[in-house]
Amino acid sequence: MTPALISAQTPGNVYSYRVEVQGVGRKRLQEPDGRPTVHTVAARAGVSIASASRVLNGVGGSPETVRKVRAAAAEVGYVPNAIARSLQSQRTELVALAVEDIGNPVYVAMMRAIEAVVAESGRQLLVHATGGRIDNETALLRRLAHRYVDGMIISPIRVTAEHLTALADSPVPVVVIGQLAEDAPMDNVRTDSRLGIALAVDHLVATGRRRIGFVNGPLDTVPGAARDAGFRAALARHGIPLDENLVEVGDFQYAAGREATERLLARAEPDALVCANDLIAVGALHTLLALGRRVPTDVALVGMDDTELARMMFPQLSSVSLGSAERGRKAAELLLQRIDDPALPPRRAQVAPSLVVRASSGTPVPAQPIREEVTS
Amino acid sequence: MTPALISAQTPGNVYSYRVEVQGVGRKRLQEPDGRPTVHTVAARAGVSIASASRVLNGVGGSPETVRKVRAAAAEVGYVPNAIARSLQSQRTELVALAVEDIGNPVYVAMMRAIEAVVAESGRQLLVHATGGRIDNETALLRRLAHRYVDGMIISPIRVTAEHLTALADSPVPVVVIGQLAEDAPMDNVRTDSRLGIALAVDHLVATGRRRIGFVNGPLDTVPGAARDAGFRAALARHGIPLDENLVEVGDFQYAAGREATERLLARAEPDALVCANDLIAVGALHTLLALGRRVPTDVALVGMDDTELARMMFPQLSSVSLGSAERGRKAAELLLQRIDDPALPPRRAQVAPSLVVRASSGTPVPAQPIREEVTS
DNA sequence: TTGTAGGCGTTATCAG
DNA sequence: CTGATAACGCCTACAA
Repeated sequence: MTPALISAQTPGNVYSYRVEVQGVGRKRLQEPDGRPTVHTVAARAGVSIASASRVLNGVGGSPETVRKVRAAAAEVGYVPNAIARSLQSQRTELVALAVEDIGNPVYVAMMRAIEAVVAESGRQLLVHATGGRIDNETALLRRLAHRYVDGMIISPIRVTAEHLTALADSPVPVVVIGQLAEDAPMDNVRTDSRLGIALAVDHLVATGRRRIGFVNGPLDTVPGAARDAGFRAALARHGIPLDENLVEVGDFQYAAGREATERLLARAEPDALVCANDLIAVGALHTLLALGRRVPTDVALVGMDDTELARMMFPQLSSVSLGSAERGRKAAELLLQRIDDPALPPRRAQVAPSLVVRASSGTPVPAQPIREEVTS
Repeated sequence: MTPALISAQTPGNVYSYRVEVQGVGRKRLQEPDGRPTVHTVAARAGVSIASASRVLNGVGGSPETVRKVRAAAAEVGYVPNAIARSLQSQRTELVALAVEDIGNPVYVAMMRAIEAVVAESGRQLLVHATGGRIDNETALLRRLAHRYVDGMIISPIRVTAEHLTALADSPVPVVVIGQLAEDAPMDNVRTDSRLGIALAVDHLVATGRRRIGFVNGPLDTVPGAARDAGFRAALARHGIPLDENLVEVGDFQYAAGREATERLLARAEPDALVCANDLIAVGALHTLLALGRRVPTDVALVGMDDTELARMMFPQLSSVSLGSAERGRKAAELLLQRIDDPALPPRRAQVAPSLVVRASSGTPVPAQPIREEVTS
């Protein structure tokens, strides 16, 4: 542990001091007490660490040197230490993703898309679940100052002043997925869930539904507020008066969707239900079926996010796609670009929503040949 | 970029060389070109970096020194660099988890449990999705040599010789979740899915089912093989002859479960179906309902893993719990212990399966009051 | 091409 | 308690 660097000038094998200190020529070379380093390789090849490093990185080196170093590296099983490399390069090749709920399939889809882009660039993805708690998210943002990652993608469902300041003085690039103020000077990927809800309402109205209910998430979240506004605006546009009995709020989870729908059905009789996300929609479906409603015959159902879950249900759920994979991909690209060039101006990407119609709001066919289902 | 360390001996402020080099007294202190370091803080406080470091780490320092350093650190907004710290401490405070499919809720549950333990210890979790591909997994294992994480938890569904050797010469601790050879000298957390399948079969037999089908995952996977063996053994134990027409194989995904069930129903008429995991079970449920079978009246259904998904379905699915959260928690504990003490002998933890009976194999009540459902 | 000599930011050791 | 200094493992001017 105290490899005094005496004998660095020792004639003979000039670079052998490490080996000398270790006291054993061959054996210890494999495991001084840890793993072989550039020094180990250099000593073994009989060259300087500079030469060893160069060869290992594929820059320069005479054929002979290259041969010797490669051989030595192979013999001792040299693997570069990522930490040391990071200290030198000032980057960890790690990118973080912070989402509210890692169990929500919409984030799984987003994560997969991000992972693909990130891995493609040779980096790795670090995933954080924030539980949607502000303190958690800002703490995460602040931790970026430690520089343990090269950048972060965050998808907050609430955006506070704290977020903004933490975002502003982050030493590493951050891309936000979600609605941000128009003038926020940061990379941002967004969609328009307000429009998404409109798509759902339009479809239901077009297929003859009039008593359209809405099961939303918390109104004090960005998506919750947008979807509420979207729902009200869409009904108004169709000249359908809003019955507050047909609107319920919970959080963005399955259980909440189930319970909220239960409350709603206790006081009103909708002929259609729009849900603020698929988790809620699945909960709603459960309640509807449990209470003996036929879907879509009695009640048509439309979810949002178009997750795998929507296709797994019976009947399969119609759902508004907010392009989660696309948003993830785009966010990852923006982030990588900014990591490569921090001087870039703030950019903004927008992904348009689209409606995917499936059995839950389509032709009422309770039991049908599987082929129909598969291709639906 | 070439902060020649002249003036280190300059009289006056001895530790000011960095500041000197930066050329500006105050302004640049906040951002030499990156962030403030211990040097910045030390210079500003007028003490040595050693003292600064000590105070920053809460070890030693006279009240006066502590005050000055704290003040300086606060003024410049000092945050320790995680990478440099890692190089020194030889640990990253990062732990990796490698699972096949991050979209499978069973892994989400496992991940959450692991995350809780890992976060509790002040570390962070890095998640890898392997897609179950061997090359992918061994590459991951080999990458551990870079020491970018302090340890890894891996849950392979296939275990090859490559895995074993990669596992054996990993320089950092690895805990395997899954079945390993009895004598494999490594930390291992397992369950007994063979017994789990037996639980399911016993239950179905006890409730009067006789034509019990089985939809499994690939037989060349460890869990696939175990579950197949378990199914056959259980039937035999009950003296029920096995009808191969009642056995189907796909992979461990929803779509495969759906298709496999379709094939099975095309040639046989089971009165119960055991599925090798919940994803398959959900697919099976879809096919059953689509083909007009009533669940559980016509066909009882039992899944495995007891994921959130099972509770989301209508009817809710009975499922064999393999204690995924528990296994995750246990694995994380074993890993952290080993990181703290690499000399520990290999340990093995076992989590027992249990059956959770729900509507899909219970009393046939297609539509019932929601309350019943909620508490089921 | 090759080797010398830092330096990345921290912590730890060892004299004063 | 404090400061000088050596690591941690790697990369890279710069000089030879």
